[in-house]
Amino acid sequence: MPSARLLIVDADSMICELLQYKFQNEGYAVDIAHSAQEALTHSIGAYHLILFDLMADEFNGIRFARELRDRSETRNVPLIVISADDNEDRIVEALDAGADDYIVKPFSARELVARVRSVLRRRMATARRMSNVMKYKELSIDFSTSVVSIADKKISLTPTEYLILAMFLRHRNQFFDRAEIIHEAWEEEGASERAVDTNISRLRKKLEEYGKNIVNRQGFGYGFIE
Amino acid sequence: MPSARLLIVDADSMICELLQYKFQNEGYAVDIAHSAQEALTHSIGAYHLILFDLMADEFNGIRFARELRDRSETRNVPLIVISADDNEDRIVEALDAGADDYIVKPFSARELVARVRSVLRRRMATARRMSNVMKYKELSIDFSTSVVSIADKKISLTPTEYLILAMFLRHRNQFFDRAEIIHEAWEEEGASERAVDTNISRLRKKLEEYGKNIVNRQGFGYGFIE
DNA sequence: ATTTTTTGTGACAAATCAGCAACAATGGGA
DNA sequence: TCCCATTGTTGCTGATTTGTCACAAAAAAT
Repeated sequence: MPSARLLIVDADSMICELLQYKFQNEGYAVDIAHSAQEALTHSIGAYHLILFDLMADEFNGIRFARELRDRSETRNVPLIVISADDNEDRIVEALDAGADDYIVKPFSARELVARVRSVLRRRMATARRMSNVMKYKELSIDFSTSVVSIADKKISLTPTEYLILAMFLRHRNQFFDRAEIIHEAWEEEGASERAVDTNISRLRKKLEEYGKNIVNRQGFGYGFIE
Repeated sequence: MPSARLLIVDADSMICELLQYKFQNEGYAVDIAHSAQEALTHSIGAYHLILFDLMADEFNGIRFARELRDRSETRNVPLIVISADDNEDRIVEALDAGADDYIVKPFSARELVARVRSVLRRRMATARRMSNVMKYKELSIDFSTSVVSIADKKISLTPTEYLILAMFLRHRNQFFDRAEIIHEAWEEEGASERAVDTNISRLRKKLEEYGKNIVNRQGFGYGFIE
């Protein structure tokens, strides 16, 4: 069993494979993405740490970091940025954008592995303490692990269902129209507004008695009402 | 008490005023600047969101966005860019420069308001929600949840009824003719003027004793009179 | 006081909306 | 490859919303 799941984002396949090999040797599960775009199509909340090489597209790199910090499910996923640029402003920029560490190329693989371990250690130590769990009666949602359960029994939600529910639980008693829900729960290209209905319907069913808390106000949209 | 402070940057005074009116109706405090230059002279860190129309000076627009992201005090202020140009490169350029959203003209004012709300919600997810409640005696309206109640008892209003009431309560003791009401409460193509009467009638009934506060002045229109 | 215009409101019908089941398409994993 | 989970689409149903109309009531004009 791997000790942690990593996502490596690097345009250079060579480096990717090298790093993948290194980290797998260390017992990590490693996935690869070749651009910020591609990385975002992964369910990035599922990783324990993300390694991002700025080389590819620097601007998107910074935006990628911000995006990570904007989404509640990835807000606490550590991000390590790799770059050949040792300009101080650049480093500050990345750190301000939410990076946990900034590593200048060339670097030794051993050092990188060490830093990953270090960051993971640091993050996991605090993660346990500030577990990101929210409850409503017996219904609980853990934003850091994306696990939803009712009375300690896990509910298996699809990614879309989870995103919708997370949105609702973060802003209870608020109504969101379908456009807003699509904006929140769908990547780039949204779906038809009726698709929202269907997902809501499925979500309600899975939530059993708490399904009744997802309320529709005709013309206003959906929301989780206490 | 405004729910958020916005800065609108647009060379076109017409559009500025229209947007200002719209957003003030939504409960926002709105300031206007007519160029990127002028905007930068404001204390832009003081705003919760900036709306920028590229029309004026496109180059300065992009530079403005970069400037926003460069300054630490404005790095996290959401920026929404408006433009008539739907060219993909242009959109990418703007987003890369740090825009949070890019809206292509022509757009519906209502959609714009919704997007602003959405961006603000996303960005201020952690910040405490500002209450946005208005009261008249026992009648209260919560603009952030669109809930109207009398003595803590929820009144179920249809969207049209709600929009009319919200308009009245934001500008008490003021009369609006039917055309204005249609403009406010109806999407693109309004309804006949008599439809306003019917909706007012239904609204009055639902408001029970406060229905009497919705007054008609023959020839002038309707208003909420204290 | 009578007429004319405007407004209030109930009733009806059309349009819209929401819930949901069934089906299809898609894509990942065994 | 096949299987299965995910997810969008479609179509049907029942419910809600909303516009129109008709007529009564009220206000204004004559």
